[in-house]
Amino acid sequence: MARVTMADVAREAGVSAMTVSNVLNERLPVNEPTRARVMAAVAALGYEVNLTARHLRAGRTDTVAFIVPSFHDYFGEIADKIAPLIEADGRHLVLERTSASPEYEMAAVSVARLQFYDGVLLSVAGLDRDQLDRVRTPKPIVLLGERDVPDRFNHVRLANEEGARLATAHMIEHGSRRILALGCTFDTAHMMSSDRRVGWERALRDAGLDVDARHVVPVSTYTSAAGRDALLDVIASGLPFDGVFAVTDVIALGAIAALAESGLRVPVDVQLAGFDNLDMARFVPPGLTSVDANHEGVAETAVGLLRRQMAGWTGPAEHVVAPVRLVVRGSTRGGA
Amino acid sequence: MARVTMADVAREAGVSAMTVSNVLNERLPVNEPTRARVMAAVAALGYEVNLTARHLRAGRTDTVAFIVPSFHDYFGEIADKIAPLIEADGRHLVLERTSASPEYEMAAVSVARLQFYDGVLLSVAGLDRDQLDRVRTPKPIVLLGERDVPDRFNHVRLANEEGARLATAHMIEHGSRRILALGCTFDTAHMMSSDRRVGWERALRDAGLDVDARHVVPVSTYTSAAGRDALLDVIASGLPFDGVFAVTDVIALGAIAALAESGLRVPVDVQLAGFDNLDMARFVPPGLTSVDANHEGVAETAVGLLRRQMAGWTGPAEHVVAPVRLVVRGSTRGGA
DNA sequence: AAGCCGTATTTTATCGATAATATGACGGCA
DNA sequence: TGCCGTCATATTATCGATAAAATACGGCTT
Repeated sequence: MARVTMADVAREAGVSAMTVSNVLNERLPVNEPTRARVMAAVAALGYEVNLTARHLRAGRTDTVAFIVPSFHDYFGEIADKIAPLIEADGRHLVLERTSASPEYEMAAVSVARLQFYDGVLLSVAGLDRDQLDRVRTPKPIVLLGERDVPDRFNHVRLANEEGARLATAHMIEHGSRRILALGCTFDTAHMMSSDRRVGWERALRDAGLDVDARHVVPVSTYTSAAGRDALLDVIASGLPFDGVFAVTDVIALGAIAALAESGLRVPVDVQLAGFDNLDMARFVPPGLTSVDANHEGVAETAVGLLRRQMAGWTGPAEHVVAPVRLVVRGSTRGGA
Repeated sequence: MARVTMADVAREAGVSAMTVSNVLNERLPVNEPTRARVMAAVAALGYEVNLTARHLRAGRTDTVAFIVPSFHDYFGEIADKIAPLIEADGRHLVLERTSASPEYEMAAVSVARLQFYDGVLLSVAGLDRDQLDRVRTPKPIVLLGERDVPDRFNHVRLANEEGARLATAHMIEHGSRRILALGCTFDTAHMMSSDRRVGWERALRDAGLDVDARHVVPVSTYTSAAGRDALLDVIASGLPFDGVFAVTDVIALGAIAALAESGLRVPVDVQLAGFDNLDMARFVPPGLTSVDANHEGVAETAVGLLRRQMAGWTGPAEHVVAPVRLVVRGSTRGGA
């Protein structure tokens, strides 16, 4: 319980604490016999450095935080891509969660909490531009996600509109004429779902089809359960449709369930496409056509920007739009 | 960049640093006019406490770590259940990842790294009993997962054998006679997959069926892709089977893909059951029958044990086996 | 008027490591 | 012999907050 400190090691080895520090951090050279005595003392006492004290004095934690709305699904997959990149620099990654609520998110990026980290990747879900503008931190920070953010932040987002357009156009090309935008919204505050709606609209217009507001079907939360329920409601209402663009794969999975329960065959009766290309999309029969944003590429870009800041770069922030491509699978008629 | 310290606030308010501390932490009473001046100074300077300094001095971080093999799927879902429980105590939760490698896992539970936290939930994947026994930390710690652990650790694990037995017996009851144990193994070092194999065997024996070693199908990793590949190999080999017990839902998802690709109908030709009852299991057609270990209950139990330790309890460690039940869905013939 | 008390506030010491600076020992060279 | 430079190691001061001990002060008692 009584922790072994550097001073204990120093006493044991008959040297000063500073020499112990120099041995362990290889800062100043230490004579071989002395070094050996110190190492022996370290081993004998089982000494391990107090990282908190080091942080207070040296101002470095070698830790990066990835702050996400929730731990599962999309963010879990992204995090698993980011972690190795951070570890490659000799730092390590921790995840914090905000429940997608603005208060939690604001608290998570408070100066106090950020002090624990050398850098932060923040997946913005709850905060709007004004709230973000109030975040005044000297810490290296890179924002991820589909919100509007102040210019001074480095930011990586996806080509939402283009992705939605690709998916929708693909279904039109293969015969769908009445395509729902499941989980999309007209509410421009939620940019992910409204940008993707705009892409869906554009595909319709490009094909000379009408945009029917009833085809925009909001969801209560971005979960499979909510996606399923929303689509079941549409089916029950009798509104005819022959395609579904789901705003995320998680919601698409709910749609798959709703369609299966209702006896609608995918892709024969209804084509379906999602967004994110989660692992799961490859395996859910008949295979979910999905917009792929290249998680690894996004992770590399974001970590690259962060790394640059942590190295001291102070040039202008970058705003990267990650390109997307459509991965066609069995849930649309272009698939195998 | 030059951070505002408590001393700055004290100067601004014309009091000592200690008074500022007392105002902010409500430790000793402070007169109202003084308190108001301090609060005004805090607001004027935008002061936020340095948590690292507090930690060094006060020995408390109000942070709990959940150390997991990987961020996604099962662990992400569990983590989302644990987080609110930790937050209810005024602490917050961070996730760290070990890549399921013993070295990383050992490093993650080193005395040095644990110092950042008031308590630790460790999902053991890579470490065996001996390695765990070498973990000497005074920190409150609760182990989760299906490994054998030293007695002195609090530990929560699932009723693996019983769960596997339930799932297998259910498929036997509905007509399966040749049931694969996909992702199971005879290697007793990996307890999750061998305990579940034992449950599968027991169900077979209870029903008077032979245990065929060829039915135990290992997987290279616990991913859907590996599950799919392994099952495709079995199908290609011509070994007849009419049921699959998949050792996890993630692997079951791979099995679903393999069966669909091979034109085998679930549950008509082959029944399928998984383990974990992930969210996804409800939505993947025709609904995945799965062993449910009540994630919330597991989370509550684990957090309860941790909370007790953090509160100073030093009684004997507990070894909880969380009960399981079978959730029957369309992938077996008992389902809707 | 001296003594005491309780409350408000300040002083001092400390958590453990480390940057910056100082000291000491020894060899080389005039 | 005396002075200087170099390398190894030790001392000192500090990061920012806080626990514990000390002090200041107004009021009250006797």
